Amino acid sequence: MKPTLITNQIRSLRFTAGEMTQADLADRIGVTRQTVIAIEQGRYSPSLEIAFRIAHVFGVGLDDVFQYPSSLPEEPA
Amino acid sequence: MKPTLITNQIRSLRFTAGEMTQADLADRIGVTRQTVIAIEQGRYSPSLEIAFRIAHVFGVGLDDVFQYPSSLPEEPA
DNA sequence: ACACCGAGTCAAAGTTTCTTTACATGATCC
DNA sequence: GGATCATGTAAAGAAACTTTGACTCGGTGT
Repeated sequence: MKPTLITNQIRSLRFTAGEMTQADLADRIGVTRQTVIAIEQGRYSPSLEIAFRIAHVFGVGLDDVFQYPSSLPEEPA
Repeated sequence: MKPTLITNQIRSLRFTAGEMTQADLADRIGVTRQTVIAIEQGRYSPSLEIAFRIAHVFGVGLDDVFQYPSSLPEEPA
């Protein structure tokens, strides 16, 4: 798997959003617990669709959940 | 293939951003022309990583490029 | 001690996304 | 008419993402 460069605030958001467990979140966005764990730990970046569902659950924008390292070569050769 | 629910403004952005061709865009974000065509036509939603690169090329936020249908059941049973 | 819950790991199978190659169309230019 | 460019289609294969199931660990409660 490609190590992802994208970081996320899912863990923080889960706690600030009322002690939501990983299983809870997984359920709400319609994926498995494994997927939440992997994404939360940055093992890989989710599909855009799942990214949107996550942001939707927390009621924030995509950019509030995920961050792309600002200045990066378009495609590291 | 899963028909994607996410819409995007790539085509408009390409034109407002100075007559950029699909091949140009593909090159800048480091994917093939086919990928740009498929995403632009909504045949599938890109990975978060590619979504970020696209937004980055146009110098806008993710939400300016992609839109998720606002009120949708979290997971259509 | 035993059972439960939240979190994490691993591996295999399944689905979606991306690449590569090849060909088709309409527009434009020579 | 022939050449070129932008866009589009299709199919096979590779890579990435997601699921399933089994297992471990620390903390809490009975």
